[in-house]
Parts: sequence; structure tokens; C-alpha cells
Amino acid sequence: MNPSTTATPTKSEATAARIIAVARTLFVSRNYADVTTDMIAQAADVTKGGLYHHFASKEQLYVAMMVGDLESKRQLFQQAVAAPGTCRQRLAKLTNDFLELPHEEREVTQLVRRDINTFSGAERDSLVRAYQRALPEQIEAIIVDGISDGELTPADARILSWSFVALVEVVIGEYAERLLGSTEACLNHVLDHFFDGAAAQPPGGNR
Amino acid sequence: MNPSTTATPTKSEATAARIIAVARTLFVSRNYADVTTDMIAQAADVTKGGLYHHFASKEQLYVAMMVGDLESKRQLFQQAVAAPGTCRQRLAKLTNDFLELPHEEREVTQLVRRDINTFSGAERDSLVRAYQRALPEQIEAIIVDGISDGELTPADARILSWSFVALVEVVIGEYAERLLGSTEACLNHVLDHFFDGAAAQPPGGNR
DNA sequence: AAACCGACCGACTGACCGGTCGGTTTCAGT
DNA sequence: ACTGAAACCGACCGGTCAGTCGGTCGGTTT
Repeated sequence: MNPSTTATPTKSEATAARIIAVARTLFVSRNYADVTTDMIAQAADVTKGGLYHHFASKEQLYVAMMVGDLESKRQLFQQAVAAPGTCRQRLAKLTNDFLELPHEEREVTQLVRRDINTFSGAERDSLVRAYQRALPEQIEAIIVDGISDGELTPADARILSWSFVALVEVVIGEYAERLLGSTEACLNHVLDHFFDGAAAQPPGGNR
Repeated sequence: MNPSTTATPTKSEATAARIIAVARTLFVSRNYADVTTDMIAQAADVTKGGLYHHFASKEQLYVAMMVGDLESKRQLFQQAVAAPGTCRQRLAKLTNDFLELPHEEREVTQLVRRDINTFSGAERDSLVRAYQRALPEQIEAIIVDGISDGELTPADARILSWSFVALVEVVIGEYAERLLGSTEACLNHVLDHFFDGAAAQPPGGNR
């Protein structure tokens, strides 16, 4: 009487969600192969049998975790797509919203992006579809707006959006570890660079 | 009488090189954990005992493969650093040289970049050092030249070079698979974008 | 209260895999 | 031709781990 859409979750649903939550933490902290089902089960306070009652395989659990994460990210970024303001302001909002997430949430996103190609068959397809809905497509929407408003130079919107994703990801993945200084400052530099380019500007750009 | 520096390789050196070569192919096609030492040995036409005669562990073999790859990339990119021309021309040469490599060579580079942080101790340190010599440092050298020549806007050279690496990597990793059209064309778009920015230009940029 | 059901348990298994080791072959130097 | 060391072999071991299966238990239906 209580399928998955209602507000109060079944006990079964709660258990499955708990398993996914601890699995996410573990998969972020080590490689897929180095996380054993026993570890997940113990951390989720169930036995391995209980885990396999909810998920058909370790891989299916992994995919379920990824899909869930992509879905939550999609909802987050949807707000930036719907927000008012210039293209630059909206992209800045999107990246700032992402930066304000807990550290683990951000790492999961990198994980998904890294591992999204390591599956096959129907699971892979649903993953890829979820991913394309989650990030690049929404950025592309903002960029298309920017081009049609004349704020951005007319160019292939898809290439621009992928470039943007690449830049932001490097900021989050590399700068935070290697370079000192705040991630926010780096992000601002990269945003500047994304819009204005690296070439020396003739006086009078349009910031 | 024939140490590793001479032209004609020892039989032992040839075997080790053959093992590394097939290991590279296998590690590119699947995850580290999914490549067994038996598979490597079989593909290299030796037994597992023979493999362990040349390499102390699977991990050491992996690191040896990565270091070798980084060294060969370093030599390749060194030419771009030494080349004459504008900053843009030199960066274009560097990316074009990389694009002309066989597909597997390019994939190894992505692999290295992905896995370089998953080691510990002395092996990790030597890896990281080799990596920093191989790619970003050389790009940074070109960019520093560009800044001091007035060709590039004064900015943090390290951030710019990391951005550049990120952009090029995405082109090579993503565009080639997902988007149709030639990788070269995408790369030119991205180079344009890197220099000129995404913002609409006031007439009279400096290309 | 009997029948039933889904959630969950936990000991077990079968396969796999990294690494070892005693033995065999190959080959350079004499 | 002899010898000693290096290269190489392949059966084996110890451990790990995904996945299984018969069973328990609390709650719901009849």
C-alpha cells in the first residue's frame, strides 16, 4: 500500500536507502574493487544476506547509487537554469551551489564522471542518460541563452558547455588538492578566463 | 656488458619491455583490478613466474608502465616547448603532436592522469614527479613565455596551464566518443575559446 | 490461531588471484 | 665441452570475496 512515491518510506525502502548512503561514503573513500560487500553491509547495519535481498549484485548497488546521485544533482542545477540574470551570473550560481555542497557530494560527482563508462548494457545506458540530464545539458541551456542574448560569442554551444564542465571539474578536483589558496578564488579566475579568454585584451572588454 | 643504456637490448630487457607493452594494452582496455597477472603473462608469452622474475609485484609493473609512458610523452612535448613561434602556435603544435599519436598512447595518458593519485610511498612520489615533468610543467613554460611576451593576459600561469590541460583532455576524452565531427575541428574551437574567451568580442580582437 | 509473507540473517562455497618456490632450460664466458 | 648464473617454468598456496541458501522472526491476512 506504500509504493515508492509516497512520503513515508517503507521499512524496506529505508533500509535500501541506508545501504546506498553508506555505500556512497565507502565508494568515495576507496576504489570499487576495494570496497567489499561485507564492509557495506556492516556499515549499514545489515548482513550480507540482507544487502542481497535489496540489490541483485554489487554492481547494481553501485549503479543505483550513481543514478540517485545524478538525480539529486539534476534537481540542484535545475535552480541555476531557472534563475534570472546574465549568463555569467547563472553559471556562477551553478558553480557556487555546487561548491557549497558537502565534500562527499562533490566527490561522488567526480566518481560518477570517472566510472560512467565502465559499465555495459542497459545499466550503462540508463546511467549515461541520467548523467546527460544532470549536468552538461543544463549548462548547455544556459549557454544557449547567452548566445541568443548576444552575451556570448556565437559558437557551438555543446563544445562550450563541455569546456565549462572540464574547467570547473579541474578546479574542484585538482586545485583544491595541489594549489594553495581558496577554491573560490581559483573558480573566479577560471570563470574570468572562460569568458574573457587568455589572450591579452585590447582595452575595453565587456565584463 | 650490456646495461640498459646501449642500443641492442638484452634478451631480458626485451622481455621486460614486451611485458610492459602488453600490460599497457590490457590496462587501457580494462580496470587495474580486472587485469590479472595471468592475463598479462599469457599475452606476453611468458608464464607468471617469468613475469615475477622481472617485476616484484603487479603494482610495480603498473608503475613501471606509467613512468615509461610519461617519459616518452615528456620527450614528445619537449619539442613543442623548444619550438619557435607564438604561444598559440606552440600550444597548437603540442596538441597536434599529441593527437597524431596512436589511439592507445593517448588513452594511456588519460589512465596515468586518472590513477596517479592511487599510490602511496616512494612509488607515488616518483610517479608524480615524472608526471609534473611530462605535461603541465611544459605547458606552463609556454604560457609563461606568452605572458612575458605580452601575448597572454597577465594571470596565474599555473591556473592557465591546468585549464589548458583540462580543455585538451576533455576534447580528447569526450568529444571523440560522443560528438560527431573531427577531433581536430573540436580542438581548434577549444583553442579559439581558450585564447579569445566565450564572451562576445567587441570588434577588433587580437587574433 | 493457522497460514502466509517479506525482511533479514549468517554460515558456507566456489572461484579467482597475487605471489612463491623448487626445478628446468638457455647461454655467455672460459 | 664445461660451468655457473640468469631466465624462465608451472604447480601450488593462502587469502579474499561475491554470491547462495536454508532458516528465523515479526507482522498481516484469512
